[in-house]
Amino acid sequence: MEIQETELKQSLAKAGRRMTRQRQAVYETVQRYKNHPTADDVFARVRHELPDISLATVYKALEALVESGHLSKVPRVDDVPARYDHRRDPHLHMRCVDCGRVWDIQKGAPQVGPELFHLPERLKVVGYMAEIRVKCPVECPLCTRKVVKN
Amino acid sequence: MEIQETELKQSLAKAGRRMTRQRQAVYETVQRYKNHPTADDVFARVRHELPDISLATVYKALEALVESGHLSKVPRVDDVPARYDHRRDPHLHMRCVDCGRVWDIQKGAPQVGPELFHLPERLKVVGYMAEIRVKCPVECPLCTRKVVKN
DNA sequence: GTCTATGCAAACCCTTTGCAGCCAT
DNA sequence: ATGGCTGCAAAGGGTTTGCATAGAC
Repeated sequence: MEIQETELKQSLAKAGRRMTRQRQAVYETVQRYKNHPTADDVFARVRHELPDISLATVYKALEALVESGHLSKVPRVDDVPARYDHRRDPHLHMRCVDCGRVWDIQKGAPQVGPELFHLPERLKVVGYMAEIRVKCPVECPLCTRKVVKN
Repeated sequence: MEIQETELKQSLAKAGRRMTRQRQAVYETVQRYKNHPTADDVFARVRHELPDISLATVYKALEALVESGHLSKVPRVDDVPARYDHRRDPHLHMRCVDCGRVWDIQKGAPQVGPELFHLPERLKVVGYMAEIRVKCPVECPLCTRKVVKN
């Protein structure tokens, strides 16, 4: 569900931020990614279009786009880097413990959210995270290269 | 549910690892902690007993104890450090987004596990993680010192 | 006696930050 | 013209590693 450049610009403005060639390119790159890219993945790909862009700028652009609500972030867990997701609706992820890649969990998954739990009332629930740890099929070419442990 | 020193030694041996004063002390320190300590927390406390222990040794001891099944690890998420848990049964955690501390979710919480999801069959599920993000009560003295944002 | 564990410091990895100059508004 | 943004390089924070020595088995 790609968004018009104008709409992107406007909602960045609402957050006191500006639209730049770099942010536009970062946004489009994440949109085009089939899987959930890391900052490095985005950097590598966006460089074809903007050869002088720096990794720091990619990180800042991703942060701006998450903060203005255009992307969501799958946080870093241990040393597996954060990944970015063009979907904005709440959904869960599965992550390969070998190669670190992340996929959406298909529809059919139950809603799992904080409302399921009986928490002390003085605690304000602000969100939750959940992920299913999987192993890619053995044929997966990425995993055979990057296996961490088995 | 503290374990006898002998049992601890035996199951370390099974994993090809040895029992040392340092590992004994690290184990007991985590057991005595009310809350889920970070490696640094353990280091600070275990130093009273073994003043020459190093942080690297604490990390290695925690790893050995997790690997041999005596402790569980609540992984690092973004820049919030990993925490260690003397409980070994499956249960969920809530984590304060301001101070990073982790608590167990009381009984009464539903079982939320990978069996709830319809996953592609070729993927082997090896586990899952979930945590509820909360904010401590405003009176919490730790949070007022370490607030990250908001 | 063998082989793992320790302690120290340096390295690692992902990510953030400081800053001079640039550019969107 | 103002003030956020860029690119570079350097720092940051949690964690791991390399290595000589100590110590468990």
